[in-house]
Amino acid sequence: MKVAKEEIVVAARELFRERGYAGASMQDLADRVGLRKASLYMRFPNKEALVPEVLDLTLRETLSRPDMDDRPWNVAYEALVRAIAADLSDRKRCVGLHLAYGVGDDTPVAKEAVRAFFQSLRDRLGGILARAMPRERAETVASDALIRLEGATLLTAVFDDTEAMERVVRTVVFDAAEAARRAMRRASDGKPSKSRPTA
Amino acid sequence: MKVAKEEIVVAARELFRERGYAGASMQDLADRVGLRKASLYMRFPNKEALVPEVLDLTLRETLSRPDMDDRPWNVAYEALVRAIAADLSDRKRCVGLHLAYGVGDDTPVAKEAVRAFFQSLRDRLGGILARAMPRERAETVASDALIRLEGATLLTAVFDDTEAMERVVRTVVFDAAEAARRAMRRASDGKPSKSRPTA
DNA sequence: TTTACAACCGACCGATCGGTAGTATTTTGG
DNA sequence: CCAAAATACTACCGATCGGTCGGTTGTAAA
Repeated sequence: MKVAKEEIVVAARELFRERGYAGASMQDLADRVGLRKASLYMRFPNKEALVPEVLDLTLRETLSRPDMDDRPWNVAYEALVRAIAADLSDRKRCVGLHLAYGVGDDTPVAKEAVRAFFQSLRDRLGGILARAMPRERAETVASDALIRLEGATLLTAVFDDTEAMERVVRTVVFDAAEAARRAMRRASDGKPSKSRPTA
Repeated sequence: MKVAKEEIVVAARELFRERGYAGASMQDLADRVGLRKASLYMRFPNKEALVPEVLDLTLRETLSRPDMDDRPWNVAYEALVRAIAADLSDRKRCVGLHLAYGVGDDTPVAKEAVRAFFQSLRDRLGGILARAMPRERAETVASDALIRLEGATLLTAVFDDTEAMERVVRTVVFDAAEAARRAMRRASDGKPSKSRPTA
């Protein structure tokens, strides 16, 4: 009869994604995993404690696939971007974004977990990009990628526009390649280029 | 003693922006406008009815400033983009996005209002762009702009990263100009360019 | 000054919220 | 096979949810 902890976390993730933090109730969660509400409090001290678990699991799933550290940076980057995008497209929404908007100062643990989640995502993207461009540039390019991936979920959620996410993936990958090209050029000769504004 | 309807709508907007649809309570709203909960139901039949009012007001505020229809397209476009971005930066979050994520099939009126809200925003952006490029291209460029503007609110909400929004404004305006340039070039000679992927 | 009406309010409704206490049931180790 | 420990249960708590009802108050026309 024992229900695995991860099973509860997965169900909680769906619930948070669909209804947000405030909109998701422990009763709903209990119903989804086939337990009584009280039983949930054996594994989790309270509702807020679900948030770090949900985001940790998501981060693990997103980042822990084949390392790709030996592959060229652009291959690794595109793979990661596509992995994130595929998940967002499948589920139509982003748990992290929904929680980012939904948790406030009254739930500090959850808030910090959200911050850490997106920090990790951005760091991972930036870390790959840093192989091909200066650190600072890598971070802004990574931020921009995150912005567009998350922003695209708005169109999938509101308009069911799945093409938007595909377009974002292509342009994000393209922009990274172009930033790398510019960084290389600048490294060889001292002439800075003026094409796209980046800062 | 009469409290203006718009005053309530403005307060409701703040509440929805901060806490989302599910997280905002009629009691909180009543407290903010200095009324009792029961009095709110004189102007609004129920909580859901607040959503269209909130979004309509926001749309009016965003779109009804100086027409700019006589100005060059790029001036009008940049003005609108900056207006949207300024509002998002000020308030740190987007009501529309929070509601887009927060309303479900159980609140169909609210859901439709959200759809209409973003449709209007996208149409307005696309309408300006259509002066300088083919309709279809204008729509994807407008969608991309919306994606980035909304996505940037994630970074402002989570990291207090205000630079991200500025960066988005610059690149969005730049990309529109480049798309217009490409459209003009293609109109003069039949050679398509291969630079940025757009579809 | 009376009348009439809109605005407002206190009190209440059933339902649900997150969370707890105590008990029954299942699993597990010896 | 039996006891201890883990797990899940029933029943309940006070608070709050969206929403309603009938009465009170303020205001402005007659």
